Amino acid sequence: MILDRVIELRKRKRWSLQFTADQLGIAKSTYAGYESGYRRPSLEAIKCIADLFETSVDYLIGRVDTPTFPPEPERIKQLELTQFSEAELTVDGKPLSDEEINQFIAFIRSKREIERMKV
Amino acid sequence: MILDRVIELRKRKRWSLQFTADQLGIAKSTYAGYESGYRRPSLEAIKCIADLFETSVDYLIGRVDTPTFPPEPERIKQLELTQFSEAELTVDGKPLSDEEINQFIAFIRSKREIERMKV
DNA sequence: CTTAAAAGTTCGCGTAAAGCGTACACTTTG
DNA sequence: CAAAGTGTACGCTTTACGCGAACTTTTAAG
Repeated sequence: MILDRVIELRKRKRWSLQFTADQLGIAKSTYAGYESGYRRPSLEAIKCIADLFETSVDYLIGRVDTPTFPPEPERIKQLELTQFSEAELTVDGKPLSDEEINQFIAFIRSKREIERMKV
Repeated sequence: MILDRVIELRKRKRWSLQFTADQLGIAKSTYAGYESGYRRPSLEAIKCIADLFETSVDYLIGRVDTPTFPPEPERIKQLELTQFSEAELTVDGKPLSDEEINQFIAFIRSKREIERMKV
């Protein structure tokens, strides 16, 4: 967890350690331990913290740099088939099953494998 | 952590527990414990898992419903394969050629045709 | 079918560390 | 000046993480 970020979020709200800990339902010393880096929050705890401060867990641990939550939309340029997104693929308007997509992925992979062997 | 989501992500990549655990640098039983719900990953561990599966921690713990990372690209509800250029399709990060997509479309079409004949 | 290897499941043990209460220094408010 | 509030530090207890090992199930090869 990025200590500076949690501290920043709390100070912005002008909350004391005690008050924050009460909100989270944990002991003051426990929460203080998080901010000092003396202890690390459990998965459950950090989820509560993110909820409380209305930010993302990914922000708290430094995987993204924007504290906004829910995350800002972005423009998409490419779609990775092996990552199941919510985008539904269709052919002639009819949706493809996961099975079909997986078959296609397998097909492409072996195709590339064979291509690799040739060289 | 949402067990179904982690399991789904791993199966998508067709990885075994052992292989996945190796990638993460932990024991097979440890990772298996996560998926079965017997153990909960530490903050550090779930971060590694999110990195490995290229998704967000918030998705893994159910705070958002879109697995894509960086977070929440604009949602595409449907992508019609016969109309190119809406987005570039990739498998394992490598883009697919138009020819490959066309082959796939042809494959799906004949598959459906055969299905239709049966009935 | 037989059988060996790989994949997946479960569990006891040792121990790292989470969480708590408490104690202390310092600041603020009445 | 007390009295209450804030932040920091630490010992103790208990939780539960991570591991290896034993085991069952599935897959693949002969």
